[in-house]
Amino acid sequence: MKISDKNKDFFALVYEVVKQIPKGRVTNYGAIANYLGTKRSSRMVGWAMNASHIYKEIPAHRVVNRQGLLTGKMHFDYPTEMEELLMSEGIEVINDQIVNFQIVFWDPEVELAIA
DNA sequence: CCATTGACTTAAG
DNA sequence: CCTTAAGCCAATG
Repeated sequence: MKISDKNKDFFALVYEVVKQIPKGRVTNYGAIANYLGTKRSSRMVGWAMNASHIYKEIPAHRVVNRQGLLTGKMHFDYPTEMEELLMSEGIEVINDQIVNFQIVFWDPEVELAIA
């Protein structure tokens, strides 16, 4: 998939990255924004996530803030849905905080290796 | 069109 | 550890 495809909306680009997050791994808003070349616009990534619920198949639960905190849990159907999904993938979550966050962290800029 | 808000991040006090 | 401030930009009223 070519990221240089400018015909797509910023949101669509975010979705494509999020879809590629491996199961059992997570990333943060800033990393995605950085990968898309707009690292200061991490808020837009959050916006994209907010809109992603209409596009199914977007594992928004694998995107947390840079502390590994489930800041967006309240935007799911139920506040506990996010951590339940993460737990079901083998990610340990305690008090809305992902345990071993830096271990399960998935950086698109590294994993997708920008050319 | 202007003001406010927000699933963010970094820096500074 | 806490609070502010600033930068970022789409969406909403």
